[in-house]
Amino acid sequence: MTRQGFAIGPLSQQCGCNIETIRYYERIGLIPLAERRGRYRYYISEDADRLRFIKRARALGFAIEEIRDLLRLTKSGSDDGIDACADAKAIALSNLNNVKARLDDLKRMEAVLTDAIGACDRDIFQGCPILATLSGTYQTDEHGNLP
Amino acid sequence: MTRQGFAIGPLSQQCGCNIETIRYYERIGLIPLAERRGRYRYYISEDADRLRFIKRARALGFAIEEIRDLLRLTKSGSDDGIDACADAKAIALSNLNNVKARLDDLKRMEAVLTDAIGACDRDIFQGCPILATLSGTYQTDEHGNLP
DNA sequence: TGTACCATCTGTAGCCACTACAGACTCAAG
DNA sequence: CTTGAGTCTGTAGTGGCTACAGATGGTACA
Repeated sequence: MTRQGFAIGPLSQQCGCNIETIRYYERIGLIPLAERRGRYRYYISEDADRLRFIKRARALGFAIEEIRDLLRLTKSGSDDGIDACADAKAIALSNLNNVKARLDDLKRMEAVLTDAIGACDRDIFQGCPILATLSGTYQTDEHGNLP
Repeated sequence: MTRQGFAIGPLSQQCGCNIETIRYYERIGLIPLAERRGRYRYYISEDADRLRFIKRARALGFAIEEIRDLLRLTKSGSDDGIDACADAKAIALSNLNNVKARLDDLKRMEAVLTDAIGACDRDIFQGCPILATLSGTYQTDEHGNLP
């Protein structure tokens, strides 16, 4: 009769995190030190839950330190429910702003690239519109900066 | 009478790159080894041009290795103009695809975050919609995955 | 019981594109 | 001659993993 719990391989399957990543999360203290039997780590389903939480948070762009804070909030007592939600919201808003800023950057990049490649196709420009864009002789303001 | 050329500080001002970044670019061979007088590096305006090229390319999301290739293309003879343009276009397209993929990711993140924060404001959900989203009990498919 | 084989272990180094020092040196102005 | 700003080299750190090498551990089958 096997004792309950599963090794890191099955855990990795369950939560969709790389084995190396799980060990990395343990090393930086994002997940608690796993129970050991001999040298091997053993886990229970709550560990998989926690890692799925982390994985979803990473997929939404939260930084590790933000996730650390969010995880703490999930463990605060029910009395602190409203505070925890307010804190979670603040972290989420900060991340959303970050995501929006990155979106704006990428949209600008996309526009300039699409334009340059389009000019390439339409053969509008003397010489290469892409190299011209990068050289600042095309699609740049009076200081040679991109939009 | 001072010899022509300027030191790394003025170069940094002219091209908008950090001094440490310029030295880093030299170290990795993205820009040629600067002429030295004693220990100091000295530059001419073409060096500033090259760095501005690099800066604009970085701002458009090109990777260092792509920029290395693009820089080579700007130096190919006029015979190779059409080839160079085709090569530049291929590099730009690959980068554009990369940018678009990152855009898609970020748009998805933005949508989920905005939704969760909105639910928070509208107090629709029992408990915290943000923590629920991350726990997979809200806004996830039957496997607990985010959209 | 042996053995083959996979899983897991630790520890370290690499990735990208910088950025941030420490501590030494250089140079020009006053 | 001093002062202060500029520059130098070399190394280490950032974030979030990922990829090894080489050593153990556990298990299935002969």
